[in-house]
Amino acid sequence: MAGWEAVRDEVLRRIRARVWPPGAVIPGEEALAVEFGVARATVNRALREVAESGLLERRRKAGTRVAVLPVRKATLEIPIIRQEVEARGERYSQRVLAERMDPVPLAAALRMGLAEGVDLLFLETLHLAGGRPFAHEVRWLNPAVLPGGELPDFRHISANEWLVQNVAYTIGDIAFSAEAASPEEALALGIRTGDPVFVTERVTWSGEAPITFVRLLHGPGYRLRTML
Amino acid sequence: MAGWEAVRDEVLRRIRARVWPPGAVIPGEEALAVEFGVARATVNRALREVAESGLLERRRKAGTRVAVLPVRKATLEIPIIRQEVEARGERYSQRVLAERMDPVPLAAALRMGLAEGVDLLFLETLHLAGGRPFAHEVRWLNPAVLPGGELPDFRHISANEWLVQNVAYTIGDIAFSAEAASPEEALALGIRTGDPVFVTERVTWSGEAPITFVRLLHGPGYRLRTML
DNA sequence: CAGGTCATTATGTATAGACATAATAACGCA
DNA sequence: TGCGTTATTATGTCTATACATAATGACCTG
Repeated sequence: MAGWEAVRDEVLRRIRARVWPPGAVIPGEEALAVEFGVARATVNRALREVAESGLLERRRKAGTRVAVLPVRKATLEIPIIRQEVEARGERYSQRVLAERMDPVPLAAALRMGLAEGVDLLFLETLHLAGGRPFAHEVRWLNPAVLPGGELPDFRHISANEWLVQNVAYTIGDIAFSAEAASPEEALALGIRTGDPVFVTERVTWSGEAPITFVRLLHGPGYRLRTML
Repeated sequence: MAGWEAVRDEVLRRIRARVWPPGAVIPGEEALAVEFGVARATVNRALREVAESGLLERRRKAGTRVAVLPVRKATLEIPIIRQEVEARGERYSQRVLAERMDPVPLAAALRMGLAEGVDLLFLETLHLAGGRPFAHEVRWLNPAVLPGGELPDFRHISANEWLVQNVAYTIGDIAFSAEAASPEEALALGIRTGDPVFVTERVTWSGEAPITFVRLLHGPGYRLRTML
């Protein structure tokens, strides 16, 4: 046995085979290091990875135990829409439907932690894949946090892509839901009013300042996929 | 500066402040170790974490560069439904609507990589929060991979919870989508036919063998939340 | 100049040893 | 018995050093 990946695999095997049943305390790092013939740091690396996936719980002094009700963790990759479309082998394009400074409505203000009525840049965009509607985007953008105060021409670069390249935000939160399309949304996406749409809402922050709130709608047939 | 977290934070700051602009190659681990006054292993740990979040790209010999179009990664935590309900402060209960051996239909067979018509255990369950419908679950379970061939009474423990405790599966994939509720689904969830439902479909495997395919429906108002 | 070979280089990983930290368990005192 | 203090212990992290590995780029050859 050599390498932390081999140690990790053996640990996973023992958990799956119930050699170490749920709730049981497993041997300490030192003991495992001796058993596997590796250094403690190697065992540590392996156990840390498994713990991050949720299958082990580690606490100082208490030791490492197999999780009783492991909370499974999946990693979602959130690509830029252009990349998502091009990965399907379709041509990406976009149409800016609206672009203006506007007092932020209550719902968006709450999510961004701003006062209602503050003036933000409002952007409404339709993303197309091979000329057909792919997603409808509504976005409020906080101009206060923009570098240099310069804004690009959003008809040539999508807001998302520009932000990702120009404002390296680090935190945010996302929520997904299913809703019925409003008449305006249905019209933009070329579907019927009331059709189910997949909604992604995202708020991103740069440090303390909110950057943007996006509401992204995907029409019927859209699937968000990930691996466990 | 001491500790890999401090190094990581400083690296993030430099990326955000564009000291290291997108696409730029950053100094090597050795140089950073000298600059920060830590060992190379500490820098390595910090850079590895940042790279995992998608903001840096590392390649042997080529060095480490700031990602031009970082693919943002979010971690989804997938709890057991009972925990999800109880975390909202509501009482969890469930009703088993159907439980029988049944030839697997084509759609489910394809996802599980099985031949159509193989006999699987079919389970239909309604999950309730405070007595009100919370989610509707349809599941095919492969009896071949069950430990000892013993099955529990699914009226007392949910299939998900039992599986998590008794079959430590390690891989699978998940897809989310928005669909219109069928008449049967609407009836079970107490909503109207055609109302948008949030659909989670999950396939899990234990090594090579498929364990289960679940289709989980949440009615209007459900939000799946995560952090960036 | 094309194509294959090899040296170079930055990251990837392993190791032994050390100290830090948090949490438990043992202890002692009122 | 109950409670605060202390010792113990397993994990968490850091260091210095070494070797492995992959990928680049230079070199050599036909």
